[in-house]
Amino acid sequence: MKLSNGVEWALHCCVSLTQSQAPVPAGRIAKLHGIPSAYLAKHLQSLSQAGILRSTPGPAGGYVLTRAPAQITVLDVVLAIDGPEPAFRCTEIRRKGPLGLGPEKCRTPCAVSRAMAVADSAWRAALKGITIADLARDIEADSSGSAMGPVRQWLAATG
Amino acid sequence: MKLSNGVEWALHCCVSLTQSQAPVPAGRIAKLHGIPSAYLAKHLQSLSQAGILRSTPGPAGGYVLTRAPAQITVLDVVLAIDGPEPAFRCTEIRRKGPLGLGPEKCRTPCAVSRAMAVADSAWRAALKGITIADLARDIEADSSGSAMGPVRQWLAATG
DNA sequence: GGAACAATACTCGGATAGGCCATGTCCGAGTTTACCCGG
DNA sequence: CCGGGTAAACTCGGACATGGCCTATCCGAGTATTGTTCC
Repeated sequence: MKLSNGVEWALHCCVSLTQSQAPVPAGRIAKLHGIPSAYLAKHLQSLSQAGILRSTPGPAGGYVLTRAPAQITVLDVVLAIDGPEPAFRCTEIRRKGPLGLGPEKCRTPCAVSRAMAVADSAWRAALKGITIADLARDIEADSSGSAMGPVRQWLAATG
Repeated sequence: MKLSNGVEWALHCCVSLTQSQAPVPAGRIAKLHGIPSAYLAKHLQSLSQAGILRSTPGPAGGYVLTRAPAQITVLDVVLAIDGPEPAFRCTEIRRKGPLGLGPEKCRTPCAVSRAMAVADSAWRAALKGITIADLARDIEADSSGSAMGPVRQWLAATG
């Protein structure tokens, strides 16, 4: 199991976008993070489709957060990039083989599937309990309050 | 993010192996579950390397659980098949770009990495709280106590 | 009859191809801006 | 000087190659069995 690389990028981008009220182009935010701009655009597109970002075309266009950082959970971002499907998908092994159960016995998910679903729920609950605002605050605290300011200035600077 | 298909197979195989004290060949347990035998062998090999199963070569050989089902957690099986690495791997984005932090500022994991680690821990804790014995008991309960018996007989039957 | 030996059959184990999804990239559609021209 | 029109530049959006990992498979190394042969 490996999580898409774009998840990390998307989270950092959302944190950085909290520092700009004006739209930020994909190329600019990509350069800020030192990541390939064309590929990041693809992920920002996913965030836009998920309703996390709002895109404005044309000059002075770019991406903006659609709502307050405290209203965007990490889970929202992860699901937007990685897809809403759970990591584990039951292939109904119990119905196969010489001792396969009939469909009437398979109304409820099997025990294995339920166990994985419980773990998946715990994972999502943990991600849902953290917001972009929390991340921004933690990053600010890690740098003793000298991280977000330069980002805000860099995004506001023209060029 | 997609979990390897072999995880489901491995869990079902471990549950079935609780019903046999004698070694069960890979081909036989594969036929029981209606899955490709050659590919399952690869996963059983992983379980063997992880110390969950013990393999015995030669005629009347096969795989046996190394310890009591209550001592084998679902997490053990998942890690054996899927690998011990967490799903999220931090690429240290904060060190890149024009505002990249110096190495002296990156002694501790970044906030994004920590958030994902917390979720990963929750996921693993949930999986660690369920054992193969629990799964076997639940499957038995789902079928009103008529699932494990036939499996035991089918595995014991020759041919 | 018993024991040692050799051949056999069956098992696991690692090395080997193929398919699908994530990665990485590109160019076209749409929109705002700025400039230019006419009144 | 002001307003309208046009051209341009910049943006996003989706369509297009590429690589790596999961899937799937095979054959060789090793071992317990079994049959045979000799004492």
